[in-house]
Amino acid sequence: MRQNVPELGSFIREQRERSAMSLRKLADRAGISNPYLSQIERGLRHPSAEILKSISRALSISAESLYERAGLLEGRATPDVERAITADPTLSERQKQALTEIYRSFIGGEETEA
Amino acid sequence: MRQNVPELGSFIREQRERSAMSLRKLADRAGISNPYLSQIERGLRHPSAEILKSISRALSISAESLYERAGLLEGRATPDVERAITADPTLSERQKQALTEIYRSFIGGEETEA
DNA sequence: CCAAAGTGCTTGCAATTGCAAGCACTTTGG
DNA sequence: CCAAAGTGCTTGCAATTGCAAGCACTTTGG
Repeated sequence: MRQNVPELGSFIREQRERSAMSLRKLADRAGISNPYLSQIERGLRHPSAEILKSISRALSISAESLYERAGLLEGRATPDVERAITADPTLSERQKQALTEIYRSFIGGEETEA
Repeated sequence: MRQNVPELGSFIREQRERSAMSLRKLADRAGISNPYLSQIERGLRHPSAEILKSISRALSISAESLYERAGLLEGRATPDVERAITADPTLSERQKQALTEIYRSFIGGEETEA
């Protein structure tokens, strides 16, 4: 399995750190060995899609986001928050606007810790 | 990699026969060995996602259709807002929490039209 | 201070993937 | 009829995946 290895591995590490999880914690949650997770993050191995799926679950991100970085899926972005907001029939226009703006400030600007 | 093996293999064979291709022809088109394709169709091996991708290309079907049968992807429901937020890799845990709470307050309370 | 716990990594190995070489059969065409 | 081509499968093996055992270091807490 060929992958854009540096990107996949570093992405997984970033997500892990963002979740404030140790490598062992994530490995346990994903049900894989921690040495193997370490190797994956450092780009030394090319994990199978099943492993990627387990990791995505443990990180609470979509499997697709990892599959894409692994070159297994194309163009299919992670379900878009903005699109979901727009499509949600329980939100008013105002609420949609407000949520969208908050979302954009989160992804676009500094992380604002409240 | 665990798969619903009989379904995946037989599905690939059906698609191949539907395309009136010999096993060797499809294997050549997919860039894999024909013995291996034979084993896959008969459920003797559990091919990687990369192999499935190559086969899907050669069969002119979507990679997703094979990934789903292999258990790598799940039925693509319409993503709702909470799920989209959770799955978004660009958001920190804090931001996810904040957005989710705002969303919940919007759908849970009265619509406030100004 | 120091033992225990936590953290990430090294290394050897069993199991698995995917392939090359080749087999047995069937079909084609001269 | 029979050689050549086509078809799908068997089998042994090199390369790779994923793991267990363990190491070196850092942090914690009594």
